[in-house]
Amino acid sequence: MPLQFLSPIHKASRQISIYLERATIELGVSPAEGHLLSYLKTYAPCPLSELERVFGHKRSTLTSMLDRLSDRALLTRHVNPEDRRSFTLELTPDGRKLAGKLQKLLEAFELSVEERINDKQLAGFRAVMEAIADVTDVKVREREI
Amino acid sequence: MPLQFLSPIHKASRQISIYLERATIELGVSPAEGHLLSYLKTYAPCPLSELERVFGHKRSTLTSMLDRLSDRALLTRHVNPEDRRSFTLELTPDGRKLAGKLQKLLEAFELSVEERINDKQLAGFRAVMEAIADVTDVKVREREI
DNA sequence: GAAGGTTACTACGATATCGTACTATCCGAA
DNA sequence: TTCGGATAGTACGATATCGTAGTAACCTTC
Repeated sequence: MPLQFLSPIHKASRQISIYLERATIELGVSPAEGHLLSYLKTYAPCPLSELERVFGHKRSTLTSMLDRLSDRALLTRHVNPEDRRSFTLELTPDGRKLAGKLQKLLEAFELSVEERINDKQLAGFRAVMEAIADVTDVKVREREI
Repeated sequence: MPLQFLSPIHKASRQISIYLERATIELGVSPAEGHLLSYLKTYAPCPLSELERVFGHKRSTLTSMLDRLSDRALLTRHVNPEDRRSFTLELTPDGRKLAGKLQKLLEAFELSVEERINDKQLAGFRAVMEAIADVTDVKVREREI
């Protein structure tokens, strides 16, 4: 019995990560780091806990990742005056520049896919994504524009 | 600018892995191990190199994973008489039993999604998957039934 | 039937991720 | 106001993944 949803999504995820890895490595960051930076490009300032919900990395893993990125002066941590348990993440100018390049890549990718898809097909795709959210009943924090 | 393909796929992948993790942990294996076992349930005997192409884990990582699974007597390695550089992987009865349970879970998941999706929507979903394959131009070995 | 190149896998040290225990802060209720 | 519980993040040892270098077998081509 073929898995007509799980297999294609697994396959597409793999294809996307291989595709993006080529680009991020060229820019000197791992795919995970690149993903983080381009998220921050749009959503900074935000706390670590938000990254946990969005990306699914463990907190201690994120601490390490953020340490590495701030060692390389791509981002900074600032105490959050509204909640002194947490800090907020900000991109440095270097980080913003790198994230900008990454985001251009992502948008170019999106555009290429979009060109091949019509409205009806897009609606079908969304319906499947919706159904998966329903069936898994997993709430993932997502801050789409 | 919203990422109308990348974000939903990332989100769905996260939801699926969280959903399946609950189940695999209950059966005493990690999600990655479970994925491997249920693949072998259908496609064994197969060599390590095939798992590399399908799952994207590095060879040395797969060596470790297979070591762990064979330590737990869930699978065995046999020299491949047709190519003595390689071996073929087989599930043990225990492994097959576990993989069977996992596969039932996957099929139940698929069915639940399927119920919520009509033919037109499915076609749209497939078109998007197809477009992603085209744009990434990444060939991932896939042995769908 | 040897040489050179490729493919299949493993060994092992380097790195990243994870789990758990900890500190500090916030918040609601007594 | 303070007590208990929840939340935010870090430290650190355990585990997993990775990269590289190595061995063995295959497969031409000469």
